[in-house]
Amino acid sequence: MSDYHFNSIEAKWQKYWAENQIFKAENNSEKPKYYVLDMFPYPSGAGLHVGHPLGYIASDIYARYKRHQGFNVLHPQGYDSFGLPAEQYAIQTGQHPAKTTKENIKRYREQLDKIGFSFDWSREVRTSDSEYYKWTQWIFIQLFESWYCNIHEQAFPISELIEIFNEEGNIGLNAKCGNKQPEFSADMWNSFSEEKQQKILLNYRLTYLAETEVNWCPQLGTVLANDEIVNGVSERGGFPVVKKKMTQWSMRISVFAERLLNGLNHLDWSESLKETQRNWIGKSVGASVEFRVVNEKEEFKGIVIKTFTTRPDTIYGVTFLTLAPENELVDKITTIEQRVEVAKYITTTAKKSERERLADVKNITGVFTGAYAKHPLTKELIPIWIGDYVLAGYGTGAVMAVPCGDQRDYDFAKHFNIPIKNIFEGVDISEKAHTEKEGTIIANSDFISGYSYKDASNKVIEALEKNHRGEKEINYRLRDAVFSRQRYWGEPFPVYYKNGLPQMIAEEYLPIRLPEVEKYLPTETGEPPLGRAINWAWDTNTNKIVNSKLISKAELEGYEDNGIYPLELNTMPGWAGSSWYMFRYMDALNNNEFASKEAMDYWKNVDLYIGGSEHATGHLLYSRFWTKFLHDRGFLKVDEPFKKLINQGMILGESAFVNIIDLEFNNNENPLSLRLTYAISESDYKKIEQGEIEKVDLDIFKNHKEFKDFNFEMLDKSSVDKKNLRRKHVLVDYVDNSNILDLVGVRQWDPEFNLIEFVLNLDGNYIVSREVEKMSKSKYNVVNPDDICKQYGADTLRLYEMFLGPLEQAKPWSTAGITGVHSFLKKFWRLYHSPFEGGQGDVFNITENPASKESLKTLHKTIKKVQEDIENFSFNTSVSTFMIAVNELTSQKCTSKEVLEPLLILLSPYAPHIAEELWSKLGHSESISTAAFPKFEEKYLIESMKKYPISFNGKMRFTMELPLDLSKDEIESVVMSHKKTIHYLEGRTPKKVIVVPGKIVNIVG
RNA sequence: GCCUUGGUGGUGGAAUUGGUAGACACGCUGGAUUCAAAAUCCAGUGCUUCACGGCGUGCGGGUUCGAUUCCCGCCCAAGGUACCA
Repeated sequence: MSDYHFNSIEAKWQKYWAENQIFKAENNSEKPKYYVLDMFPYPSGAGLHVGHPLGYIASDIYARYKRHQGFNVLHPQGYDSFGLPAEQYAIQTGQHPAKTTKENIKRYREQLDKIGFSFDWSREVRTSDSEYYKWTQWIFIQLFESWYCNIHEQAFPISELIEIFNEEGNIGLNAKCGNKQPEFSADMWNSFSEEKQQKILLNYRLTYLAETEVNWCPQLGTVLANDEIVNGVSERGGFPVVKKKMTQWSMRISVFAERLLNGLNHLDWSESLKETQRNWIGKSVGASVEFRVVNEKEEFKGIVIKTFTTRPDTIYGVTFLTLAPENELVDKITTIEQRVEVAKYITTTAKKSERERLADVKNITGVFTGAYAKHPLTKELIPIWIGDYVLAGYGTGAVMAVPCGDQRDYDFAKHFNIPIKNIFEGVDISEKAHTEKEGTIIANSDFISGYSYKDASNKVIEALEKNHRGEKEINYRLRDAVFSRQRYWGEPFPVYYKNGLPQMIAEEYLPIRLPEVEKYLPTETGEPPLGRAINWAWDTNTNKIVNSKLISKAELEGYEDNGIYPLELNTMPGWAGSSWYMFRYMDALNNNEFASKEAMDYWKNVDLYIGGSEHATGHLLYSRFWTKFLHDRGFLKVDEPFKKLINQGMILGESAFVNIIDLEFNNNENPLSLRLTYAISESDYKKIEQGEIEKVDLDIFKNHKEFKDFNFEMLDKSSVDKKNLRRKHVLVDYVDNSNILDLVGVRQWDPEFNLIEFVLNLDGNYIVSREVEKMSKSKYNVVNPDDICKQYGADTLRLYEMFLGPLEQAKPWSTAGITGVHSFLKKFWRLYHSPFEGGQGDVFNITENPASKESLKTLHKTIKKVQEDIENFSFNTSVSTFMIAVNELTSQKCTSKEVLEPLLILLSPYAPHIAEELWSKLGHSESISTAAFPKFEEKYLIESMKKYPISFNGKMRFTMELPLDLSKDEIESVVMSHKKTIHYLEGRTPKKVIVVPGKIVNIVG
């Protein structure tokens, strides 16, 4: 007896693969390499749902396919195991995050193992493991010890910058830094105190400590990066975020902006993802333009307002300047008469939160400063205004307002009655600004009149540069990334503070391990959780972590410096560990380096990366940044981490709802008042919702004992109203494939259902409503892959997830459809246990008989299609192809090894367990994963006949089977003489007959 | 607003350079088998019409012998982004 017992087959092969380390990748191999990577998961307490493995299944199919193609495949997996949820849980329960993380990982691993992935687990990484974060700390130190040279567009060691300072000072230096540094000579540099030198260097380092305006989330008690904020609230938890000035570590990612932008051109990523990154980097090319502020006598006051514009061609249209309320020049230029009003305006805008200001876009507010500046070209006086439509954080926080060419400037000018000057030829600006660049001709603009946008811009920049009133400038939206988090469960910084200045701990003393704390909350004085650690000080004498009480009090009088200093209390953000993990997999057990040169030279970078698009502006940008940095410093040969990237679409859940109406019955005659809750059908629910019925079917209630003495005529109409309706989620486990609710189960699950009277249909069932939503625990629509594996098997799960639709598309999960692929696998099994050719049925039956022509054709058609599909990541269509193949081979009664053996290899990336099992039954002792992919041969597909579609005016009417070697004319004469042709022509003479040999015949007329 | 991706039966989705629209499944209908159910198998299933036929890939045009596919103009949905000067 040999049915398809998937549970035992799958357990058997999973054990075999693990015990024999079948998927262990070698760092030395004659074979070409291929690196397939999944975005590693955060091991949450909820475990995996069927949406999570989608990308893993796709990458696994590809990895297995590449092995069949003869590649040495690296396909690792690990865990992004630092993060907020474990810490929040720790705060609530007091459990150490390391403990819950470990438990969650164990559960994840069990779930992953059941799906039959070909991961090389010997290379597993965990970002929260100190042997891993040792190297995260090490990379941080390298960033601290580097600066960025603009001339070479490359990061260099800071020691080289110090040498330059020693010899030349910073005069003429073209380095990327924070605020523009005052110039100093070599002599001056050498005369500076050590402290002053360090402070100057901080402005050049690629990670630096600075007081910056950060996004502070009070509820989470931490700062957040821009990409961790969604619609003005925190991504995790949805809490409000406010701006706050704090001293924080930052990453100077902005210096890499241009390279991050250009690098995209060579990557095989989706256009939408590249576009998202381009928008996030936000390059604008334009010019800086300086306006000199003058006094009443029109004399230069020594104050320059620098503006940034992308439209230098509109410079003759400037009729005012606008400063952001936060601009520090505001105070310096405001006239005595305007001071009160300006102060009032600044106070009101400061009160508004970021969100309110954004929400209030339509309200135009502003105030005149009383001051004027001279136009750099016309020397006209330009009034200076303040307006909150100008943002302090972008460009210079000041704009040259050209109302005729910018809608915001236009609206502002209209609102405050500021003149609008038209500088465009033949354009009406009485209604709105003219913002179109292309095809616009400049007018009323002195030497640029008559020129196009492009030519005029270049001429203006030239003129400005000559007068030293401006220059060509490029601005990026991308800001430096805040790197400090006021949290416990993250990487500690390898940093201590001496006299308030940060010092790096030498590489040999890494890792700096996370200290124990008794609570995971901030301290009473508002310090981060690490402030609670008893031992959190660095002893520079012994190079060990010691008790915080020993910290040097040298700054106090009467104390000597004992060499013991406080350690950094912040930890690194979640993206620190995930920014370089793809390289760690190459040599995961290396204790001496983050990965050996040999390993990195061999594996280079990730050939195929699969993961969610939610990481477009976070992880995918940061890891590109770190890769470019490590490349510059000579630690990596490659300068992009991921060559090809695919975003798998989200699998949505099908939530189940009970439609509920809460009824209140009041009866004046009878002091009976009832509140009852009914679960009604979806159609009744919709009717009531749309006001189509005013009363629900009263018979339902009449049968109910509570209504024995009730006068239904008195039922208040208003009690059957939209407002009485609500929908309640039910756990999808209590709903079957026909949407019938398990009433007993659901009443046990949630006692509220005991108080609800269910209105049943004619079959005596309650049918739930379905709606597609994001799969989540709170929506009770989570489908667990373990349950699917248990009921149908991992091979079915794998096939079904692929069969659902195109990989990159979002699609709803419906367990109902899974029977289709499951019965395919059963048919597939039966094909190898057929009663044909002397088989017993139920007994393995493969013959050495030569295959029929049809069977060979089926096989080679399948090889061709499946190979193309895998290479195009069109996995859903190859599942269909397998189904067609099995249907055909079954009806052909095929038992030939010649056909059925290669078919196993084709299926094995998709359904590896069943393929291994049948492969071993064929007598192979090696795993099927070592077998070569079957070779497609065209000769089996060559046909001599073609079923031609015969169409009339483009409409197909009938088909005709004709030999393929017929000429155009022969086809035409055969078709024209066919009796059906004569019938469809109804006596008309065709104007034209189109014959495309091998394709189609179309008769026109 | 801007950018990106989409829009095909009751449902998920096929259709590689313009050439038989709806492959493959799910669901549904009918039948076989079964004491019965499950499982399995067979037939049918875009809409409309008794039928001949007509209509059909978001909408309106265009190119073409022929358009889901190419071009122009709209509509809708999802995702990204936004007083970014």
